[in-house]
Amino acid sequence: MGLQLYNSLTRRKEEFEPLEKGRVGIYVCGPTVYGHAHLGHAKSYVSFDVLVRYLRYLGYAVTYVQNVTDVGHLTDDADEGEDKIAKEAKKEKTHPMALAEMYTRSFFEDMDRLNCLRPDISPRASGHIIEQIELVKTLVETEYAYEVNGSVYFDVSKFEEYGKLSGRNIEEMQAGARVEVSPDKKNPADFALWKKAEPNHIMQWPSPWGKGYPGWHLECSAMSMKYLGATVDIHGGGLENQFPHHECEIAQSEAANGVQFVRYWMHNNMVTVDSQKMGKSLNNFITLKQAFSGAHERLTRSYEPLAVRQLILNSHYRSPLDFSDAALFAALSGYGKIADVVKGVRKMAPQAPEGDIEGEVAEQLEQFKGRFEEAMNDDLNTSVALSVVFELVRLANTLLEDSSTTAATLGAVDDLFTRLGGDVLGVVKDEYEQTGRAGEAMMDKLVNVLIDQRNQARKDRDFARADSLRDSLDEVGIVLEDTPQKTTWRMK
RNA sequence: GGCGGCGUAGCCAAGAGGCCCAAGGCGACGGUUUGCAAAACCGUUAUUCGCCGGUUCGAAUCCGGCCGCCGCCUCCA
Repeated sequence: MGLQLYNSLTRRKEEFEPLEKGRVGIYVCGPTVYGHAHLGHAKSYVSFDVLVRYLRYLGYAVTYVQNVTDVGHLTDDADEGEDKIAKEAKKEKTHPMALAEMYTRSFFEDMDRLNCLRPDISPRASGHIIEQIELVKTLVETEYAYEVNGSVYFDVSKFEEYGKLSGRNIEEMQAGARVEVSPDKKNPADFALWKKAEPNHIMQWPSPWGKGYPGWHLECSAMSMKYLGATVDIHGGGLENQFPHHECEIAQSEAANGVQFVRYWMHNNMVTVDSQKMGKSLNNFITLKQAFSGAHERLTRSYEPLAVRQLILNSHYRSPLDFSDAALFAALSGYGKIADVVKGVRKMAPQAPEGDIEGEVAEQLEQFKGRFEEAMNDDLNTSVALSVVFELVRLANTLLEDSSTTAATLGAVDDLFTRLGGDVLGVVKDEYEQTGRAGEAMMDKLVNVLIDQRNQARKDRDFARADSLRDSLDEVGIVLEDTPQKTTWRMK
């Protein structure tokens, strides 16, 4: 059985088949860059990163598009709604584009540290105003949209399938509407495609309806069509965007093109903190920079970025992740265990005895690979996939303790770690920096001076002195590990 | 009010009718190893899956009720 993905549109797992054999187009809703990325962003983008990586592992040629929203995302849909970027820029006393640029860089920096592959295309909403205006023009011409006072709204009543993704209908929503409805709208559910800009609004462009700026939902449709065509294989995003954002995308795209917009809709679940949704507007979020540095009251220490990745992959993308320092700490330990054994395998392989790969080991590796793929094929069950990696860890550690293990065997183990743990899950690095920088080389030398002294003391059976040296190193966070051959050290 | 989801060991988390007296990780405990540690390996750590009923030869998994929690319906990954 091939890859099965849960399609939010049909509410069940479906065999994945791209429109064009061997090629996959993916569009994922990117961040609105008005603040540093937080754990919620991490869950979303790590999840879709693994999807992209796995599709490539399966041999698909993937085009991965993830937008950057730098204009048009309003604080709410009412008339007083402010542009989020413009609002934050005013607060930080900077130009909206400067603010967007700064947080865009910050975002990529954090994603790089999480080992998320860069999207093939990262289109900015502000760079696609023309395409967005064209799309609005089409919708006005076909009477799916109407202009009022310099703003253009999508007429939801004209699009019969509105609500098919989120399973709601217009009548129900009217009953539950909490937002004050703009008097310009024909129907409360209508949404803005183009908004008229007040003279003091910095971000504005000329259009057939006067000066204004695009509505938030519009950019994803315009850019998805531009780079991936009228129909895209997969569109991903956070569960909270299912309605209204994705529903609106479907309406405007399918109204304009007359063909299905997205074949597989994928939504990742949310990150909660103390069972409360973590969100920018709730101000209870932990940014990735805080997680990496430990600068947050809920964190007891700084965390290796890939420990965050490991924590995310430990659960399913469609399950909520309730964040805690304890859970992240556990993920860090597990991540470290994998890293340690991979380092060990790579170090030992060149000096291991020559010879063929052991048949029994080869068989086991093949079996791990099969179970890993089976788990990933089941709607990306990374939790089970990771458990297979941990079984590989145990096997590798056992092989390392056996001095007769051949170089070929260790090579095959390394290869599987690299492919499954590295290429697909992204928690195994291609290279682990040991003594790259000058400071680290110096450090290594200094620690080794002390290690030599301690080993001399041990040889002299002066264990008091040996232990005292070890304790001193322990105080500065350096742990020693003795093996029959030599003593190694690592940071706690 | 409408729509949707969740509740599995001390913690995180898979499993969705029999392979389950329930994977994997963290932690804890015991053992092997070690001068002692650390690391690693081996073993133990849920006869039971929120509670109560039902369907079934058989249920953590299906159905009903109850309790608790969460999300969406307004911006959020």
